[in-house]
Amino acid sequence: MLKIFHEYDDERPEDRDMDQDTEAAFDVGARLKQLRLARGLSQRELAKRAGVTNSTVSLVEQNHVSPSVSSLKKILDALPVSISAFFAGDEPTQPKPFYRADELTEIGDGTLSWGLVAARRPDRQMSIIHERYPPGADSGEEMLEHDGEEGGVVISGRIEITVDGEVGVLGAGDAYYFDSRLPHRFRNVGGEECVIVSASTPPTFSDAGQERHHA
Amino acid sequence: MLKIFHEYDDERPEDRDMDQDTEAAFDVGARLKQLRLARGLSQRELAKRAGVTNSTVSLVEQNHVSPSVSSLKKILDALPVSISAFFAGDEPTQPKPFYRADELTEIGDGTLSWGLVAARRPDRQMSIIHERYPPGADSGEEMLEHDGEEGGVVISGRIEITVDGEVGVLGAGDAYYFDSRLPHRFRNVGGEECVIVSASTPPTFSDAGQERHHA
DNA sequence: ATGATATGTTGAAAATATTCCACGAATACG
DNA sequence: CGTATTCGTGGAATATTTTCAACATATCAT
Repeated sequence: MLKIFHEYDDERPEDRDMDQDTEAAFDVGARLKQLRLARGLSQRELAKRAGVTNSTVSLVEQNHVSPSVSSLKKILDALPVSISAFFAGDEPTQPKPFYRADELTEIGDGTLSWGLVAARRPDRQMSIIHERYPPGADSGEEMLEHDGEEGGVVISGRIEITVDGEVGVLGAGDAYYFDSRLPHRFRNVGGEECVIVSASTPPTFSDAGQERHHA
Repeated sequence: MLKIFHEYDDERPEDRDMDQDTEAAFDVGARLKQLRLARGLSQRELAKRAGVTNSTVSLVEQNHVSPSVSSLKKILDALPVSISAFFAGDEPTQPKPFYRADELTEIGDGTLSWGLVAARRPDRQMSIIHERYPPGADSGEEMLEHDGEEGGVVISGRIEITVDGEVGVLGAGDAYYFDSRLPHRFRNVGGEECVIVSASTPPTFSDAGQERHHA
Protein backbone atom coordinates (compact mmCIF):
# COMPACT_ATOMS: atom_id res chain seq x y z
CA MET A 1 0.00 0.00 0.00
CA LEU A 2 1.02 3.53 0.08
CA LYS A 3 1.93 6.24 2.41
CA ILE A 4 1.21 9.78 1.49
CA PHE A 5 3.90 12.27 2.18
CA HIS A 6 2.64 15.21 3.97
CA GLU A 7 5.65 16.68 5.59
CA TYR A 8 7.60 19.70 4.66
CA ASP A 9 11.03 19.17 3.35
CA ASP A 10 12.74 20.26 6.47
CA GLU A 11 10.56 18.26 8.76
CA ARG A 12 11.30 14.79 9.85
CA PRO A 13 8.92 11.96 9.25
CA GLU A 14 8.35 11.47 12.97
CA ASP A 15 6.98 14.93 13.42
CA ARG A 16 3.67 13.64 12.34
CA ASP A 17 1.66 10.87 13.79
CA MET A 18 2.10 8.62 10.90
CA ASP A 19 0.81 5.57 12.60
CA GLN A 20 0.75 1.90 12.21
CA ASP A 21 1.56 1.00 8.69
CA THR A 22 5.02 0.10 7.63
CA GLU A 23 4.31 0.08 3.98
CA ALA A 24 6.40 1.65 1.35
CA ALA A 25 5.88 5.34 0.83
CA PHE A 26 4.08 6.62 -2.19
CA ASP A 27 5.49 9.91 -3.25
CA VAL A 28 2.63 11.85 -4.77
CA GLY A 29 4.77 14.84 -5.57
CA ALA A 30 7.50 12.90 -7.31
CA ARG A 31 5.01 10.89 -9.29
CA LEU A 32 3.20 13.97 -10.47
CA LYS A 33 6.42 15.63 -11.43
CA GLN A 34 7.52 12.55 -13.31
CA LEU A 35 4.30 12.45 -15.30
CA ARG A 36 4.39 16.16 -15.99
CA LEU A 37 7.97 16.12 -17.19
CA ALA A 38 7.34 13.02 -19.28
CA ARG A 39 4.91 15.18 -21.23
CA GLY A 40 7.24 18.12 -21.41
CA LEU A 41 4.94 20.45 -19.52
CA SER A 42 5.86 23.25 -17.17
CA GLN A 43 4.04 23.64 -13.89
CA ARG A 44 2.24 26.65 -15.29
CA GLU A 45 1.24 24.97 -18.48
CA LEU A 46 -0.12 21.98 -16.62
CA ALA A 47 -1.89 24.19 -14.11
CA LYS A 48 -3.50 26.15 -16.90
CA ARG A 49 -4.85 23.02 -18.55
CA ALA A 50 -5.99 21.66 -15.24
CA GLY A 51 -7.73 24.82 -14.14
CA VAL A 52 -5.66 25.26 -11.00
CA THR A 53 -2.85 27.64 -10.20
CA ASN A 54 0.79 26.94 -10.71
CA SER A 55 1.23 27.28 -6.97
CA THR A 56 -0.93 24.28 -6.43
CA VAL A 57 1.16 22.22 -8.77
CA SER A 58 4.33 23.44 -7.16
CA LEU A 59 3.18 22.74 -3.62
CA VAL A 60 1.84 19.34 -4.50
CA GLU A 61 5.03 18.34 -6.27
CA GLN A 62 7.02 19.32 -3.22
CA ASN A 63 4.67 17.39 -0.97
CA HIS A 64 4.01 20.56 0.93
CA VAL A 65 0.33 19.73 0.81
CA SER A 66 -1.77 16.68 0.30
CA PRO A 67 -4.11 17.74 -2.47
CA SER A 68 -7.81 17.21 -2.25
CA VAL A 69 -9.13 14.49 -4.46
CA SER A 70 -10.90 17.06 -6.57
CA SER A 71 -7.73 19.04 -7.14
CA LEU A 72 -5.70 15.99 -7.90
CA LYS A 73 -8.32 14.85 -10.31
CA LYS A 74 -8.27 18.17 -12.14
CA ILE A 75 -4.54 17.97 -12.50
CA LEU A 76 -4.47 14.36 -13.59
CA ASP A 77 -7.23 14.94 -16.09
CA ALA A 78 -4.98 17.40 -17.82
CA LEU A 79 -2.21 14.89 -18.34
CA PRO A 80 -4.37 12.77 -18.78
CA VAL A 81 -3.96 10.07 -16.18
CA SER A 82 -6.63 8.44 -14.07
CA ILE A 83 -6.36 8.55 -10.33
CA SER A 84 -6.29 4.80 -10.31
CA ALA A 85 -3.40 4.71 -12.73
CA PHE A 86 -1.66 7.45 -10.80
CA PHE A 87 -1.53 5.37 -7.68
CA ALA A 88 -0.91 2.16 -9.56
CA GLY A 89 2.60 3.32 -10.26
CA ASP A 90 5.17 1.43 -8.34
CA GLU A 91 8.48 -0.17 -8.93
CA PRO A 92 8.57 -1.70 -12.35
CA THR A 93 9.88 -5.03 -13.21
CA GLN A 94 13.37 -4.27 -14.26
CA PRO A 95 13.90 -5.80 -17.65
CA LYS A 96 17.03 -7.60 -19.05
CA PRO A 97 19.72 -11.70 -21.81
CA PHE A 98 20.66 -12.01 -25.35
CA TYR A 99 19.52 -12.98 -28.75
CA ARG A 100 21.05 -11.35 -31.78
CA ALA A 101 18.47 -10.04 -34.20
CA ASP A 102 19.28 -12.83 -36.68
CA GLU A 103 19.12 -15.42 -33.94
CA LEU A 104 15.45 -15.03 -33.36
CA THR A 105 13.53 -18.04 -34.53
CA GLU A 106 11.54 -17.27 -37.65
CA ILE A 107 7.98 -18.29 -37.29
CA GLY A 108 6.45 -16.66 -40.35
CA ASP A 109 4.29 -18.47 -42.88
CA GLY A 110 5.87 -17.12 -46.02
CA THR A 111 4.33 -13.71 -46.14
CA LEU A 112 5.12 -12.96 -42.58
CA SER A 113 8.55 -12.79 -41.07
CA TRP A 114 8.48 -12.87 -37.36
CA GLY A 115 11.16 -13.40 -34.75
CA LEU A 116 10.44 -15.45 -31.66
CA VAL A 117 12.63 -14.75 -28.69
CA ALA A 118 14.14 -17.68 -26.79
CA ALA A 119 12.22 -20.17 -28.90
CA ARG A 120 14.16 -23.17 -27.66
CA ARG A 121 14.11 -22.26 -24.06
CA PRO A 122 12.50 -25.14 -22.19
CA ASP A 123 9.51 -24.39 -20.09
CA ARG A 124 9.41 -20.83 -21.22
CA GLN A 125 6.42 -19.03 -19.78
CA MET A 126 6.00 -16.43 -22.48
CA SER A 127 6.37 -15.98 -26.18
CA ILE A 128 7.91 -12.67 -27.06
CA ILE A 129 7.74 -12.01 -30.75
CA HIS A 130 9.16 -9.32 -32.99
CA GLU A 131 6.41 -9.14 -35.57
CA ARG A 132 6.52 -7.52 -39.01
CA TYR A 133 3.29 -7.19 -40.89
CA PRO A 134 3.72 -6.26 -44.56
CA PRO A 135 1.01 -4.05 -46.08
CA GLY A 136 -2.15 -6.06 -46.49
CA ALA A 137 -1.11 -8.76 -44.04
CA ASP A 138 -4.10 -10.35 -42.36
CA SER A 139 -4.35 -13.01 -39.70
CA GLY A 140 -7.43 -14.18 -41.55
CA GLU A 141 -11.17 -14.00 -41.87
CA GLU A 142 -11.82 -16.49 -39.18
CA MET A 143 -11.04 -15.13 -35.83
CA LEU A 144 -8.29 -16.59 -33.72
CA GLU A 145 -9.17 -18.05 -30.36
CA HIS A 146 -6.84 -19.81 -27.97
CA ASP A 147 -6.04 -19.97 -24.31
CA GLY A 148 -3.90 -17.40 -22.58
CA GLU A 149 -3.35 -13.70 -22.74
CA GLU A 150 -1.50 -11.58 -25.23
CA GLY A 151 -0.41 -8.02 -25.54
CA GLY A 152 2.04 -5.86 -27.40
CA VAL A 153 3.31 -2.47 -28.39
CA VAL A 154 3.24 -1.03 -31.90
CA ILE A 155 6.66 0.19 -32.96
CA SER A 156 5.89 1.60 -36.39
CA GLY A 157 3.22 1.57 -39.05
CA ARG A 158 -0.45 1.11 -38.38
CA ILE A 159 -2.48 -1.98 -37.65
CA GLU A 160 -6.14 -2.75 -37.28
CA ILE A 161 -6.91 -5.12 -34.45
CA THR A 162 -10.30 -6.65 -33.82
CA VAL A 163 -11.06 -8.14 -30.42
CA ASP A 164 -14.43 -9.57 -29.62
CA GLY A 165 -16.04 -7.35 -32.19
CA GLU A 166 -14.25 -4.23 -31.04
CA VAL A 167 -12.04 -2.69 -33.67
CA GLY A 168 -9.06 -0.45 -33.03
CA VAL A 169 -6.44 1.05 -35.29
CA LEU A 170 -3.15 1.42 -33.49
CA GLY A 171 -0.08 3.42 -34.42
CA ALA A 172 3.43 3.76 -33.08
CA GLY A 173 3.50 3.75 -29.31
CA ASP A 174 0.00 2.36 -28.94
CA ALA A 175 -0.52 -0.98 -27.25
CA TYR A 176 -3.00 -3.78 -26.72
CA TYR A 177 -3.65 -6.51 -24.20
CA PHE A 178 -6.48 -9.00 -24.18
CA ASP A 179 -7.61 -12.47 -23.27
CA SER A 180 -6.68 -14.73 -26.18
CA ARG A 181 -9.91 -16.67 -25.85
CA LEU A 182 -11.72 -13.68 -27.27
CA PRO A 183 -11.94 -13.92 -31.02
CA HIS A 184 -9.28 -11.66 -32.51
CA ARG A 185 -7.71 -10.64 -35.79
CA PHE A 186 -4.80 -8.54 -36.98
CA ARG A 187 -4.70 -6.62 -40.25
CA ASN A 188 -2.22 -4.17 -41.67
CA VAL A 189 -4.52 -1.75 -43.42
CA GLY A 190 -1.84 0.84 -44.07
CA GLY A 191 0.58 1.22 -46.94
CA GLU A 192 3.71 0.51 -44.99
CA GLU A 193 5.07 -2.33 -42.95
CA CYS A 194 3.83 -2.50 -39.40
CA VAL A 195 6.19 -3.62 -36.67
CA ILE A 196 4.99 -4.89 -33.31
CA VAL A 197 6.61 -6.45 -30.30
CA SER A 198 4.17 -8.82 -28.67
CA ALA A 199 4.11 -11.18 -25.74
CA SER A 200 1.73 -14.00 -24.98
CA THR A 201 1.30 -16.49 -22.23
CA PRO A 202 1.26 -19.38 -22.11
CA PRO A 203 3.50 -19.65 -25.15
CA THR A 204 1.50 -20.59 -28.22
CA PHE A 205 4.58 -20.96 -30.33
CA SER A 206 6.95 -23.61 -29.18
CA ASP A 207 9.91 -24.48 -31.27
CA ALA A 208 10.58 -27.78 -29.57
CA GLY A 209 7.00 -28.70 -28.93
CA GLN A 210 7.77 -28.16 -25.32
CA GLU A 211 4.40 -27.19 -24.05
CA ARG A 212 4.26 -26.79 -20.40
CA HIS A 213 1.32 -27.57 -18.27
CA HIS A 214 -0.88 -24.73 -17.47
CA ALA A 215 -3.94 -24.72 -15.30
CA MET B 1 -11.84 9.95 -16.25
CA LEU B 2 -13.81 10.61 -13.20
CA LYS B 3 -15.93 13.33 -11.89
CA ILE B 4 -15.44 14.20 -8.31
CA PHE B 5 -18.49 15.50 -6.56
CA HIS B 6 -18.06 18.57 -4.63
CA GLU B 7 -21.55 19.87 -4.62
CA TYR B 8 -24.15 19.63 -1.96
CA ASP B 9 -27.18 17.51 -1.48
CA ASP B 10 -29.28 17.85 -4.55
CA GLU B 11 -26.48 16.87 -6.82
CA ARG B 12 -26.48 13.40 -8.14
CA PRO B 13 -23.94 11.26 -9.87
CA GLU B 14 -24.86 12.16 -13.37
CA ASP B 15 -22.82 13.19 -16.29
CA ARG B 16 -22.40 16.89 -16.47
CA ASP B 17 -20.07 17.39 -19.30
CA MET B 18 -18.87 14.57 -21.34
CA ASP B 19 -15.34 14.89 -22.28
CA GLN B 20 -13.61 12.52 -24.53
CA ASP B 21 -14.11 9.60 -22.27
CA THR B 22 -17.26 7.64 -22.07
CA GLU B 23 -17.00 7.18 -18.38
CA ALA B 24 -19.67 8.20 -15.97
CA ALA B 25 -19.17 10.30 -12.89
CA PHE B 26 -17.31 8.69 -10.06
CA ASP B 27 -19.20 8.97 -6.80
CA VAL B 28 -16.57 8.96 -4.09
CA GLY B 29 -19.12 9.07 -1.30
CA ALA B 30 -21.21 6.21 -2.59
CA ARG B 31 -18.17 4.09 -3.25
CA LEU B 32 -16.82 4.65 0.22
CA LYS B 33 -20.15 3.88 1.80
CA GLN B 34 -20.48 0.75 -0.27
CA LEU B 35 -17.08 -0.50 0.85
CA ARG B 36 -17.71 0.41 4.46
CA LEU B 37 -21.06 -1.34 4.61
CA ALA B 38 -19.68 -4.35 2.82
CA ARG B 39 -17.39 -4.76 5.80
CA GLY B 40 -20.14 -4.16 8.31
CA LEU B 41 -18.52 -1.09 9.79
CA SER B 42 -20.20 2.00 11.20
CA GLN B 43 -18.88 5.42 10.31
CA ARG B 44 -17.50 5.76 13.79
CA GLU B 45 -15.84 2.39 13.76
CA LEU B 46 -14.23 3.05 10.42
CA ALA B 47 -13.19 6.53 11.49
CA LYS B 48 -11.59 5.13 14.60
CA ARG B 49 -9.56 2.59 12.67
CA ALA B 50 -8.62 5.21 10.13
CA GLY B 51 -7.58 7.81 12.65
CA VAL B 52 -10.05 10.42 11.49
CA THR B 53 -13.29 11.61 12.99
CA ASN B 54 -16.68 10.20 12.19
CA SER B 55 -17.57 13.61 10.83
CA THR B 56 -15.04 13.24 8.12
CA VAL B 57 -16.47 9.93 7.08
CA SER B 58 -19.97 11.31 7.13
CA LEU B 59 -19.15 14.37 5.08
CA VAL B 60 -17.16 12.43 2.57
CA GLU B 61 -19.89 9.87 2.12
CA GLN B 62 -22.38 12.63 1.47
CA ASN B 63 -20.04 14.26 -1.00
CA HIS B 64 -20.18 17.40 1.05
CA VAL B 65 -16.44 17.62 0.77
CA SER B 66 -13.78 16.30 -1.51
CA PRO B 67 -11.36 14.70 0.89
CA SER B 68 -7.68 15.34 0.75
CA VAL B 69 -5.62 12.52 -0.60
CA SER B 70 -4.10 12.00 2.80
CA SER B 71 -7.48 11.69 4.49
CA LEU B 72 -8.84 9.40 1.87
CA LYS B 73 -5.77 7.25 2.15
CA LYS B 74 -6.18 6.97 5.90
CA ILE B 75 -9.75 5.89 5.50
CA LEU B 76 -9.05 3.43 2.72
CA ASP B 77 -6.14 1.93 4.59
CA ALA B 78 -8.57 0.97 7.32
CA LEU B 79 -10.77 -1.00 5.01
CA PRO B 80 -8.27 -1.86 3.51
CA VAL B 81 -8.47 -0.75 -0.09
CA SER B 82 -5.79 0.91 -2.16
CA ILE B 83 -6.49 4.28 -3.65
CA SER B 84 -5.90 2.80 -7.03
CA ALA B 85 -8.42 0.06 -6.40
CA PHE B 86 -10.85 2.57 -4.98
CA PHE B 87 -10.92 4.45 -8.23
CA ALA B 88 -10.54 1.35 -10.33
CA GLY B 89 -14.27 1.32 -10.93
CA ASP B 90 -13.58 4.36 -12.99
CA GLU B 91 -11.22 2.87 -15.45
CA PRO B 92 -12.33 0.03 -17.61
CA THR B 93 -11.19 -2.65 -15.26
CA GLN B 94 -12.93 -4.69 -17.85
CA PRO B 95 -10.69 -6.17 -20.43
CA LYS B 96 -9.98 -3.13 -22.51
CA PRO B 97 -8.01 -4.34 -25.48
CA PHE B 98 -6.52 -1.12 -26.81
CA TYR B 99 -4.34 1.44 -25.17
CA ARG B 100 -3.38 4.73 -26.72
CA ALA B 101 0.29 5.60 -26.35
CA ASP B 102 -0.56 8.18 -23.72
CA GLU B 103 -2.79 5.78 -21.85
CA LEU B 104 0.03 3.51 -20.83
CA THR B 105 0.67 3.79 -17.14
CA GLU B 106 3.87 5.64 -16.58
CA ILE B 107 6.35 3.94 -14.37
CA GLY B 108 9.89 4.86 -13.60
CA ASP B 109 11.83 7.05 -11.27
CA GLY B 110 12.01 10.42 -12.92
CA THR B 111 14.89 9.82 -15.25
CA LEU B 112 13.04 6.96 -16.85
CA SER B 113 9.75 7.24 -18.64
CA TRP B 114 8.21 3.86 -19.23
CA GLY B 115 4.75 2.79 -20.24
CA LEU B 116 3.10 -0.24 -18.73
CA VAL B 117 0.40 -1.87 -20.83
CA ALA B 118 -2.91 -2.76 -19.19
CA ALA B 119 -1.65 -1.78 -15.76
CA ARG B 120 -5.00 -1.99 -14.08
CA ARG B 121 -6.16 -5.17 -15.68
CA PRO B 122 -7.04 -7.55 -12.85
CA ASP B 123 -5.18 -10.83 -12.70
CA ARG B 124 -3.01 -9.86 -15.60
CA GLN B 125 -0.46 -12.58 -16.26
CA MET B 126 2.22 -10.43 -17.83
CA SER B 127 3.69 -6.99 -17.63
CA ILE B 128 4.40 -5.56 -21.04
CA ILE B 129 6.40 -2.39 -20.85
CA HIS B 130 7.48 0.17 -23.40
CA GLU B 131 10.81 1.20 -21.97
CA ARG B 132 12.96 4.18 -22.74
CA TYR B 133 16.45 4.30 -21.30
CA PRO B 134 18.13 7.69 -21.55
CA PRO B 135 21.90 7.71 -22.12
CA GLY B 136 23.63 6.62 -18.95
CA ALA B 137 20.55 4.98 -17.45
CA ASP B 138 21.47 2.13 -15.16
CA SER B 139 19.34 -0.28 -13.18
CA GLY B 140 22.00 -0.09 -10.52
CA GLU B 141 25.17 -1.54 -9.09
CA GLU B 142 23.45 -4.21 -7.16
CA MET B 143 21.94 -6.87 -9.32
CA LEU B 144 18.23 -7.36 -9.52
CA GLU B 145 16.79 -10.70 -8.54
CA HIS B 146 13.16 -11.67 -8.35
CA ASP B 147 10.83 -14.47 -9.31
CA GLY B 148 9.55 -14.98 -12.81
CA GLU B 149 10.88 -14.66 -16.33
CA GLU B 150 11.47 -11.66 -18.48
CA GLY B 151 12.36 -10.91 -22.02
CA GLY B 152 12.27 -8.16 -24.58
CA VAL B 153 13.28 -6.76 -27.92
CA VAL B 154 15.50 -3.74 -28.47
CA ILE B 155 13.85 -1.24 -30.79
CA SER B 156 16.53 1.39 -31.02
CA GLY B 157 19.72 2.46 -29.33
CA ARG B 158 22.11 0.17 -27.54
CA ILE B 159 21.97 -1.41 -24.12
CA GLU B 160 24.35 -3.41 -22.01
CA ILE B 161 22.69 -6.23 -20.13
CA THR B 162 24.35 -8.35 -17.48
CA VAL B 163 22.77 -11.65 -16.47
CA ASP B 164 24.39 -13.97 -13.99
CA GLY B 165 27.79 -12.49 -14.79
CA GLU B 166 27.31 -12.70 -18.53
CA VAL B 167 27.45 -9.35 -20.27
CA GLY B 168 25.90 -8.55 -23.63
CA VAL B 169 25.46 -5.36 -25.60
CA LEU B 170 22.29 -5.39 -27.64
CA GLY B 171 21.24 -3.15 -30.49
CA ALA B 172 18.09 -2.66 -32.54
CA GLY B 173 16.41 -5.98 -33.31
CA ASP B 174 18.32 -7.90 -30.67
CA ALA B 175 16.47 -9.56 -27.84
CA TYR B 176 16.88 -11.19 -24.47
CA TYR B 177 15.05 -13.64 -22.25
CA PHE B 178 16.07 -15.00 -18.87
CA ASP B 179 14.98 -16.23 -15.51
CA SER B 180 14.49 -13.20 -13.32
CA ARG B 181 15.97 -15.02 -10.35
CA LEU B 182 19.39 -14.67 -11.95
CA PRO B 183 21.10 -11.47 -10.88
CA HIS B 184 20.73 -8.98 -13.69
CA ARG B 185 21.36 -5.39 -14.64
CA PHE B 186 20.64 -2.95 -17.48
CA ARG B 187 22.76 -0.06 -18.62
CA ASN B 188 22.50 2.26 -21.57
CA VAL B 189 26.16 2.67 -22.43
CA GLY B 190 25.51 4.47 -25.70
CA GLY B 191 25.03 8.13 -26.43
CA GLU B 192 21.43 7.92 -27.50
CA GLU B 193 18.22 6.83 -25.91
CA CYS B 194 17.55 3.10 -25.98
CA VAL B 195 14.00 1.88 -26.52
CA ILE B 196 12.90 -1.61 -25.56
CA VAL B 197 9.63 -3.46 -25.44
CA SER B 198 9.73 -5.99 -22.63
CA ALA B 199 7.46 -8.56 -21.08
CA SER B 200 7.68 -10.28 -17.75
CA THR B 201 5.71 -12.86 -15.91
CA PRO B 202 4.36 -13.07 -13.38
CA PRO B 203 3.71 -9.36 -13.19
CA THR B 204 5.77 -8.07 -10.29
CA PHE B 205 3.99 -4.89 -10.76
CA SER B 206 0.37 -5.26 -9.82
CA ASP B 207 -2.33 -2.83 -9.08
CA ALA B 208 -2.59 -4.33 -5.66
CA GLY B 209 -5.06 -3.45 -3.01
CA GLN B 210 -8.02 -5.43 -1.95
CA GLU B 211 -7.82 -8.05 -4.50
CA ARG B 212 -8.00 -11.73 -4.19
CA HIS B 213 -4.89 -13.70 -4.11
CA HIS B 214 -4.47 -15.51 -7.29
CA ALA B 215 -2.60 -18.70 -7.71
C1' DA C 1 -41.34 4.85 30.14
C1' DT C 2 -36.60 5.60 31.19
C1' DG C 3 -31.98 5.24 30.59
C1' DA C 4 -27.99 3.35 28.03
C1' DT C 5 -25.87 2.67 23.79
C1' DA C 6 -25.26 3.14 18.82
C1' DT C 7 -26.26 5.24 14.66
C1' DG C 8 -25.61 9.30 11.09
C1' DT C 9 -25.81 14.47 10.77
C1' DT C 10 -24.27 19.26 11.35
C1' DG C 11 -22.70 24.31 13.25
C1' DA C 12 -18.72 26.53 14.46
C1' DA C 13 -13.77 26.41 15.42
C1' DA C 14 -9.38 24.83 13.99
C1' DA C 15 -6.41 23.07 10.54
C1' DT C 16 -5.18 22.63 5.87
C1' DA C 17 -5.41 23.47 0.93
C1' DT C 18 -5.67 26.78 -2.80
C1' DT C 19 -5.25 31.23 -4.84
C1' DC C 20 -3.25 35.71 -5.67
C1' DC C 21 0.69 38.00 -6.30
C1' DA C 22 5.39 38.79 -6.14
C1' DC C 23 10.24 37.27 -6.03
C1' DG C 24 14.77 35.40 -7.69
C1' DA C 25 17.02 32.46 -11.03
C1' DA C 26 17.77 31.08 -15.70
C1' DT C 27 17.55 31.88 -20.64
C1' DA C 28 17.33 34.44 -24.92
C1' DC C 29 17.95 38.44 -27.58
C1' DG C 30 19.25 42.99 -28.87
C1' DC D 1 24.69 45.15 -20.16
C1' DG D 2 19.50 45.74 -20.14
C1' DT D 3 15.08 43.86 -20.86
C1' DA D 4 11.64 40.34 -21.80
C1' DT D 5 10.23 35.78 -21.01
C1' DT D 6 9.67 31.57 -18.62
C1' DC D 7 10.56 28.86 -14.88
C1' DG D 8 9.73 27.16 -9.94
C1' DT D 9 9.04 28.99 -5.27
C1' DG D 10 6.71 30.94 -1.31
C1' DG D 11 4.16 34.75 1.78
C1' DA D 12 -0.27 36.25 2.80
C1' DA D 13 -5.20 36.13 1.86
C1' DT D 14 -8.94 33.23 0.87
C1' DA D 15 -11.43 28.86 0.37
C1' DT D 16 -12.01 24.31 1.71
C1' DT D 17 -11.31 20.46 4.88
C1' DT D 18 -11.34 18.41 9.26
C1' DT D 19 -12.26 18.37 14.01
C1' DC D 20 -14.90 19.17 18.18
C1' DA D 21 -18.97 18.94 20.33
C1' DA D 22 -23.38 18.71 20.15
C1' DC D 23 -28.08 16.88 18.28
C1' DA D 24 -31.72 13.74 16.59
C1' DT D 25 -33.15 9.21 15.81
C1' DA D 26 -33.34 4.24 16.63
C1' DT D 27 -32.77 -0.04 19.25
C1' DC D 28 -32.54 -2.60 23.40
C1' DA D 29 -32.79 -3.66 28.08
C1' DT D 30 -34.44 -2.50 32.48
